[in-house]
Amino acid sequence: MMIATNEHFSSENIDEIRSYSIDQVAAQTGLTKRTLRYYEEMGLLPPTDRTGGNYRRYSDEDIHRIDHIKKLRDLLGFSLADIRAMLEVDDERGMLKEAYRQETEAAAKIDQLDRGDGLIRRQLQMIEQKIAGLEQMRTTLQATIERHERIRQQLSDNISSNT
Amino acid sequence: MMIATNEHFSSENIDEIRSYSIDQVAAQTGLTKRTLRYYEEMGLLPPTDRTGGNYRRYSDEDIHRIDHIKKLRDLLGFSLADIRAMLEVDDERGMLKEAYRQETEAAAKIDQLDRGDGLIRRQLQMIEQKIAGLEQMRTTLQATIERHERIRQQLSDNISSNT
DNA sequence: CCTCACATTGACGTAAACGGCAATCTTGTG
DNA sequence: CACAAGATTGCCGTTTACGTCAATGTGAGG
Repeated sequence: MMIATNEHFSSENIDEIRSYSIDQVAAQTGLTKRTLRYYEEMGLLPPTDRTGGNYRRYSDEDIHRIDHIKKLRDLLGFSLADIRAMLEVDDERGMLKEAYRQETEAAAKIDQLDRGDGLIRRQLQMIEQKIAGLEQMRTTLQATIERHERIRQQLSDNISSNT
Repeated sequence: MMIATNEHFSSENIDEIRSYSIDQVAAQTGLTKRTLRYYEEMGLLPPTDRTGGNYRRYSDEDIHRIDHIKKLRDLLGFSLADIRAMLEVDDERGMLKEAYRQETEAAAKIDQLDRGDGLIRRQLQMIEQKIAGLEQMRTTLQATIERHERIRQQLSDNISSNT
């Protein structure tokens, strides 16, 4: 039973469907294995594929999702509950996208798009706010450094005039 | 015994030393009273002045410090332990500033400045990183919105061509 | 003077986000 | 094929950052 365990590289398959062990994913994403399992348990990550021996196998898409979660967590400071809610909206949108091929209820689709955009715009607002606050912090810190620069200069002068 | 409890405004004193109750500070800073007491207990805020009846009185400087703490917490996501460590460096620098008036060990002062600047530069780096990450998120979200815009446009076309 | 609203400390409680251990199963390597 | 290394689930422990409650003190208004 060939499950494409994908050691070294197996470029035998045209599909090029990479998959990674939990250890690899932990190393690459900077999360711990425990955290990865926890995120799956909490519904942030969909149940991954499994090998014959019930080992988790992460896809590239999974890794993208994990990176996204990390950004929402570390850059925006959202709670996991918040993140899950957002991802659910994204997933809904993704499912809608799937349905695009067959359905024809254009009006309903537009509504869904609007709903999704609402969330996105709120996220954008938070991002703008954060950036603004950070830029302000940056300028004050830079000002402090420059002030120190001048003080240092003056201290040097004092020293030389003191010899 | 007049302690200048500072109701409405008391512009009787030239010094204009404002002080605020814990309730006022909570309202203004957006922290809870519990959190303010907690931060003091944890050493993030210095023990405030007290009224005769042992009520806390916050100064404008205290409020500045609280705002700074909020930024470090909310914008940069530091733990309270991290923040305390940073503030301790700041305080050290502040004390040094005080000593500037009498002392003359210019070399030692420069060393202290260097030490402080090290921390500041690290903070600046973190800020730059966060800003960069946030800007990237922003552009991808904006791209998504624009994509949706085009899809919406196409859906509208479909509707009109469907009547 | 009484009272009712607000403050204080101390103690215990708790939600979020994992960490760590045990018992069991899987798997690549000699 | 034996065996050590690594994965799984289940479960309990822990830290952080507060919330909440109780007992007590304080202080301006009627």
